[in-house]
Amino acid sequence: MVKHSSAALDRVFHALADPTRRAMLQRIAGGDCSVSDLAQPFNMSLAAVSKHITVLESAGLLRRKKEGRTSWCSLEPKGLRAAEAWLRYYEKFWNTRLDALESILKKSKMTKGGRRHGKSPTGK
Amino acid sequence: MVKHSSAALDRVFHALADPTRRAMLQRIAGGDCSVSDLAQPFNMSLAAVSKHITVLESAGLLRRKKEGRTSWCSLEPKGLRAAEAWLRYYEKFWNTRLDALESILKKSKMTKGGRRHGKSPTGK
DNA sequence: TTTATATATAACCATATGGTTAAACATTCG
DNA sequence: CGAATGTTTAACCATATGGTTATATATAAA
Repeated sequence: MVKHSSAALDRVFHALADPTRRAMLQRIAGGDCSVSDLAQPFNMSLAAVSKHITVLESAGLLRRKKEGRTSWCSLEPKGLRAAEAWLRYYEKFWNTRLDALESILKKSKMTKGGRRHGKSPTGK
Repeated sequence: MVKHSSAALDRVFHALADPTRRAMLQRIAGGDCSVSDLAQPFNMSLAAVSKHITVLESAGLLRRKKEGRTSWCSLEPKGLRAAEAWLRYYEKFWNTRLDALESILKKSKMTKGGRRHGKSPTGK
């Protein structure tokens, strides 16, 4: 059994659910940067940026390290790994269900069309 | 360039950020079920459950199909694929950055320790 | 045709979220 | 020291979220 810590996943997915935060991760993926570097592309106060960073940090997606008076942000893999693990785990079921669905659809189409081996009447 | 539709990802990650909704997906992964089936494990009104289902549905994670007076819920792969694509895309950067970070850390440890080839003083 | 069943919607409420501005820190520069 | 810089925290605000109960809708059963 794979253990998926609920609260941790809550934080990760919630952190990823915001376009600003995803853009920040994208930026930081290009290299570590300071808080003001991160803020630069956004039309928003530094205070707001700092809060977004806190969200990413507590989700385990970002690490903040103070150096002098500037904070350097870098990627932290823990959160992403958690999210990926969850998705991969469920993808298995998804695919199983998809296969089942597919065969059900195929059967229902044949039944609806009234013929077992014919091609699609509409071509659609 | 991979296109990641922002609003769609917002919806998917937001849908996944709630433990009740993730549990619902888990349940449905075991097989299609009605709304009351889905509601059964939760200590919450059917109205609340219905709203959660709507969230999952608009995120492209679940499909609802009315049959008589009962609604049948099944997994919809679209949303999950979107989330996975995003994560996989960024994992690449994550790993690159991780490699970079690792070598930086290695170097900084050597520098801090004051010797170029020595072993860690603390062992930690 | 009434009544029961299965869901959905409406109206409402407390709390969380994402933003603001102003003030507080801590560090570097003159 | 005093002032500038980079960031964080505090107080506040509008809106979103996740829940409730009550009502509406549609189908099935009696």
